[in-house]
Amino acid sequence: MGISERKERQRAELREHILQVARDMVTKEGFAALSMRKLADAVEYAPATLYLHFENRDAIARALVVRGFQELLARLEPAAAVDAPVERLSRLAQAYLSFGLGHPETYRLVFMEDPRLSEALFQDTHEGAGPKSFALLVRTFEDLQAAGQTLDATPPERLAEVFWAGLHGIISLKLTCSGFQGAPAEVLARTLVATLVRDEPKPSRPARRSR
Amino acid sequence: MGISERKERQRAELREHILQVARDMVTKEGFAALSMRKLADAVEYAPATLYLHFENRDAIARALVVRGFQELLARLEPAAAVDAPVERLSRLAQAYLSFGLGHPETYRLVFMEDPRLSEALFQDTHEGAGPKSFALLVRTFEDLQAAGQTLDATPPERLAEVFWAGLHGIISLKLTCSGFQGAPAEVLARTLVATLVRDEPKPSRPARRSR
DNA sequence: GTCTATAGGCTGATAGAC
DNA sequence: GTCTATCAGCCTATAGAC
Repeated sequence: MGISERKERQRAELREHILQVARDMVTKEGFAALSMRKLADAVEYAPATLYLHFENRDAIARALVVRGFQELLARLEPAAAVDAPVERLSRLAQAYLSFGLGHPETYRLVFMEDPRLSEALFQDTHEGAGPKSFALLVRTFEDLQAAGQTLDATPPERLAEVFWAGLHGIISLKLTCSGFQGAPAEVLARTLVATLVRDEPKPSRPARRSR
Repeated sequence: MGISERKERQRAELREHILQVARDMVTKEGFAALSMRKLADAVEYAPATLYLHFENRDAIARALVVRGFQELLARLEPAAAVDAPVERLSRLAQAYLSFGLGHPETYRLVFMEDPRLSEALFQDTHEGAGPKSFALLVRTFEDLQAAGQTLDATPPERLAEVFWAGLHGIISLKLTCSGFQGAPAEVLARTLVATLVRDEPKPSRPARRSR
């Protein structure tokens, strides 16, 4: 009795297809230019059909935000696997930057558009892509501190947040304030890393691992 | 023959009034909610009248952006007058932050909305509020370097840009990613300042001033 | 200078036929 | 499940009367 399964599969496939096309439209023209009518045209269905698969336009936006963030996380993970914490930090910065500058409209949608959209990303305190990504950063600063290679008096969570804000600031200024011609984003990111890394004298014994 | 002068004055006053009301609407509901019709209603003129004073909606947006930035500059200037460069940096950070968090919708409009809007701010290489504000930051890092209190090997322009990006990142994450509950903006800004300030060994003689 | 009236579009969403 | 047809509203901008 696989009929209902097939139906459900087809339904899921259509939903997926709609999201794919929506994603393409957003990356090309930005989220503001995504309308239900144009989307319906592009997937070759009637506008009303979209409402059978998504409650409304916002639901589509939310789904896109979640995927966007998952993609970002996927880029961060290889960088986070690097052993040496300083190198790891710099690889994380590069990965974050290349995502933001490489998918400007997705980045805008996820981080610069509507507070209500990004809210969902940080709700599940442990499972969501948001906390997961942030944990990668925190962990890196814990390791840096254990090695005496960053500010010792500051909680790693806070250093991670400043790092994140710095990267976000670099990207979003490039995306929005293009009139201001500063140094290339990569150069700024290198400087950001340099400001966060430094030798802090440690109690005589070799650097401990805090975990 | 002051008649034409009076007319021009009245014209300027109306233009001013329109901008004031537009500003209020933006601070209350955001720029997206500012429409020519609603604005016309609010100033008690017909929609068509607005077009006698502004070419179109974008022209109003541009005027608001310029004013917003001037207001920001006005807040930075007292902070920039502080003598001790470390204290000055921290005051600049506070001033920038209080502007951004105190006028979220204005900040959004100026720095997070449309690249074309902020473009104008950085065109006049020397006169505009954009370059003027940035110069305050650069100057501060020059003084810090002269005193051996920041990274010596990095051009002050780049440090200033990283500082700016850091503040912008802190504010814009608070404005858009409110779901992520991190440390308060003021705390993050203090950490940002701490990462940028450090003692760099200087050639034996007392700290020089580079100007 | 200011108005009325309107052109000419766009939008999200839904009722009801098939 | 998908369609057609449409509601009900928004928008920027302009022509032409006064």
